[in-house]
This record gives sequence, C-alpha cells and structure tokens, in this order.
Amino acid sequence: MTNEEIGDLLEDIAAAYEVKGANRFRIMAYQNASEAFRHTSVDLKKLWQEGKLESIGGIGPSIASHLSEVFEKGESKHFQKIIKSLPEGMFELLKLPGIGPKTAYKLAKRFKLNNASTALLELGKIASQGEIRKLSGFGEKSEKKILEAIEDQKEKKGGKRMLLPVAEEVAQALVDYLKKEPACKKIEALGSLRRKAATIGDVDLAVSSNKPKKVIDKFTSYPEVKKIAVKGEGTARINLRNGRQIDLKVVELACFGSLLQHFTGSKAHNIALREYALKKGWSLSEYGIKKLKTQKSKLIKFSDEEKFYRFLGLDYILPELREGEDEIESAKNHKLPNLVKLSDIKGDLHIHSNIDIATSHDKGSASLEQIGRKAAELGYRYVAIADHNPATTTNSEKKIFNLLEMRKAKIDKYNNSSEKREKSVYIFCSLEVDIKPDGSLALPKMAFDLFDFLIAAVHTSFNMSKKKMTKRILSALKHPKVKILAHPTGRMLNRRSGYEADWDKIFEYCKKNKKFLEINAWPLRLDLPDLLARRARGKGVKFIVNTDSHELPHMDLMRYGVYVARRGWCEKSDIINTRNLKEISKYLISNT
DNA sequence: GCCGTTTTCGGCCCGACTGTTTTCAGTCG
Repeated sequence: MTNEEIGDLLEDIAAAYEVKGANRFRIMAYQNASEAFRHTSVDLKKLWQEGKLESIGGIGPSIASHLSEVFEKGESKHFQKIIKSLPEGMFELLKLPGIGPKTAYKLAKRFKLNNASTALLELGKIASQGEIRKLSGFGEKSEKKILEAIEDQKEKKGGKRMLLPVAEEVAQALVDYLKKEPACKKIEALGSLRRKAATIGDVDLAVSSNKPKKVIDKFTSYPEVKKIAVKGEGTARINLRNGRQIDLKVVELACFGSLLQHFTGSKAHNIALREYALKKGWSLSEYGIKKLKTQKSKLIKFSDEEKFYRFLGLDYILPELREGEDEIESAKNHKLPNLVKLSDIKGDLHIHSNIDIATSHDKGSASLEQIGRKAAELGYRYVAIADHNPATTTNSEKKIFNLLEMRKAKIDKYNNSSEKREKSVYIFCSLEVDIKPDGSLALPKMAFDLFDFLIAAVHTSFNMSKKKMTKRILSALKHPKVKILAHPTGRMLNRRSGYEADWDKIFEYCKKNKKFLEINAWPLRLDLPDLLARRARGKGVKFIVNTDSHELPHMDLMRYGVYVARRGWCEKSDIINTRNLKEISKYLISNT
C-alpha cells in the first residue's frame, strides 16, 4: 500500500465515523492522520517495520495499531467493521465536490448504491430522472449541482493539477483583468501558487478594497467564466471554460496582511499556527488577531504579513516553508533557514547543445556560442554542456569515441576563444549518461577521460524492484567521474510517479562520497521533489539546481528549481552551483 | 483519537457560503 492509499483509507474511515455520529474530534483525528500520511516523504511500511509509526505527528497508539494490522494482514478488523456497515457506493460519491459524508450516505442508502464501480453512473441516472429532488433536504438546485458534478467528473475536468507555469499564467491573466477595476487596490495570487508548490489545484486571489461588491462583480463577469460557483459579500468562486477554478477573497486594506497569511495556507500550516496562537491566548482569522475569552475584544488588524507573524513572537515564515511541518517551532526558536535565492545561482550544469553526437535521446537546439551568450545574460560564470550519450546500440565504440572527441575539441575551442574571454562564461565538458538496467554506464571505457565530470541518469526500465533500482543507481554513482545524479526519481508530474528506490541509502552514499543530487528545474519534472530534497538535506547531502535545457529559453526556467530547493529548506551553502568557478571545479573535477 | 511552555485530563482553527429551511446543517478552504 502506498502512502496515498493509506491516506485515502483513513479519509474513508473519517467519513464513516462522521455518518455514524462519532465524536467530532475523533473524526478530526482521522482526517489529520490522513493528511499527515499524504504529506510525508517517509515510506510508511518501512516506518511500520521499524515500529515508529507514532513518530509522525497526529498518529497515536490507536491508529498506529490498526495500521499495523493493515500492513501485516492486508486489512484491519476494526476498519472493516466500520466501513462494511455502510453502502460501498457512498465512498465514491465523496469524490464529487459539494458532497460530504452525510449527503453521500443519504444518497447511497436511499438508492442502494452498493457497488463502488457503478455508483456514480447510477446516481447520474437517478438525478436526471428527477428523483433526488423528492428527498427531504434536497431540492431542484442540489439535484442540478449533483448532475453537473458527475458530468465534470466524467470529463475529468480540473482533475489534473496545473503545472506551476500554467497556474502562473492563469493567475496573471486574472490579475491584469482585475487591475482595470479601480476599486481593486492590491491584488495577489496566493495559495499553493504563492508557496510555489510543484502543481496547483485552484488559483486563489486576494484583493484589498473598500468596495468589495464592485470587485466581486468585476471578478464574476470575467469573460472566460463558465459558471459562478459562489458569490458572496467578500468571497467568490468561478469556474473557467478551461475547467480551472478560481477563488477570490476581498478585505479592506487594513486587514490585507492577515488575509495574505490566511489565504496563502497551507491548511496544515494555518491549523498549526492557530493552535500555537490559542495556547498564547490569541484567536487568528483572515481579519486579524483577537484576544481569547474576552467578550467583544477588539480585533487587531495587520496590513503587513510580517507583522502578523512577529506579533505572535515568531520570525517571518516564508511562504515556501508553510506546509505545517516544523516551521512554527523553527520560527519560534529563530532556527528558520536563510533560503537560497535565484540570484545566488552562478551556473547551470545540465544543458543540451546542438552538437550532433548521434544520441539516442533528444539533442538540444542551441550552439555553444548561443548558450555562452545566454549564460552571460543570466549573470552566470559557468555552464556544463551535458548532451545525452551517443546511442550504444547503433554506434561502434570507436565511432562514439570519435564523436565525443570532436565534441570536446569544440568545447575546448570555445573556452580558448575571444568570445569566452569577453563573456567570461566557462563551459564544462560533461555528458548525461544513461544508467543501464544492470547499473553500468552507457559509455565505452576509453571515452571517460574526455569529460570534466559526468551526470548519470535513469531513462529506461523504470519498473524494477526497489532493491534492484537502488543497487542500479548506487553502482552508477560509484564511478569516480560521475558526480551528479540527474532527475533522481524520474517522475513526470501528472504523467508518472517516480520509480522506487531506497532514498535514505542513496542519500547516505551521496553524502559520504561527495556525489550531488540534481534538482531538475524543468516544470514537468521538479525532481528531486521538495519533500525528498528536505530529507536529503537533513542527511547533509548537497544539491545542484539545473535546467536540463534543450532550447535557449529553457535556461530561464532556473527559478522553478530554486523554488523546489527553497521548499526543501535549502540555504545557499546547500546548493553547489552557487559557488564560484574555482570552488565548483574542486567539487566536480577529480583526477582519480 | 491525539496531545502537553498553564493541562496525562480536558481541550481540540476559524470563518464564508449555499440550499433548504424558518434558524441551521453541511461543505469547503
């Protein structure tokens, strides 16, 4: 069972308890546990084997023991008992927006939706026959809403989360639009977009204004609107024709700081922050801070978000850190990291050029000179050309050597050219080498000396056992020329999850042997993922943020990799390509 | 069911909106 599946299971248990009218705090405990499992990068089964399930916050003796049974026997008697007494279809209906446990149960019970795989289909039929409106507590509107939700589900609209640059574009278009309304004083995109998460579900916008109605009216008449889902006095939600959902909140300027705080989230961070504040006798909301237990206590307002945190005795917590882990504790103890910035980056060590070396994977489109000029524009001091290795199946070893020798000569020539001297961008001679399924590198022995260093990467045979994949990666890293493991997990957002490997073992090896993990800035990859980056950092591993550019404009995408590093709590010192040329050469070039 | 810088017992984030009622439950972020 994956962490995600365990999260789903506990969410279902929470829903079942809700239907049964259990103590609401028990329900919350299961919801918290579900969230905690979804957001951890630790392998739960491994944690269970070590008997440390309770080391995760929100997991106590009860849930840990039920889960132990699940790991051991495949299911827990207690969980089965709770779930089995309810119609199976109920848990499918929960996937529809606007339908919670109570509603799902009512519908599933009344219409006997006992089969999970057909429940949505059946409910759709029932709704279109006008049967739902006849139930007490339901009406025409709720029936229509259910029908629409099922239709959306079928089209899988909004099912996929947006990649960060896509969400930025959607948000920017709306910000530009809202700016035309003079009643909008300040506009900001918040939520996971501001926290720079790898993928974004909904776009959240905050506006400060003393005429909220005008703002809401402008917002809901956005030309791309397909449906106005919510329209209140201070908030609204629209669904766009492209399937995206946008949330808007409006407050007066004096409260804008607390709104930024509230609407940036994450939910887990806000809950933790509010619990922390409660203990100090304060109650937090998007409007400000109130003293507890005093009737009609005055609201303290914050136009500035930093002051909101400082008021609570905390250092300012940057949005990228607000995931409800231990950032509040760290802020209290002045232990927050000084996060790496884009301007700290001095070079990009994974760039594909247009030099033709008969690669098996795609080559780049830019020349060395173009890459050098672009790097200079970005303020870099060095780059590494890391084309894919020549295909080993169609080229002889001699041919491969000749191609790579020709390529090295071109790079040497560039480094000795007047162009280089003017721009002062040094080009390392590297290569992105396939790690073959047996762990060997796809490069003839005689060619290794042609490189300053190598970047190793898995591009084939993803479906291996965890043990085999770990061994495969480790044996590739063992080669003294290999310094960097590119896009370590192989994930492609919205397409495939990464392959499984014993990351702790790999991290320990990297730390001990001075190998570096790439944080790949390509928005579809963002790999190493943030959670793993934080775990690796905890073990003392260092990183290199690379764009993996295949075209010149891709070199501008470095910031997405820096976001990942920041979400992984990385400081400048954790990132090797913040060093100057002399220092980084010491890290990467070995003569052994 | 979980948790501990007032607590191993007695707390547990805070507020908005919708739809169906007629003062509120359910859902959401």
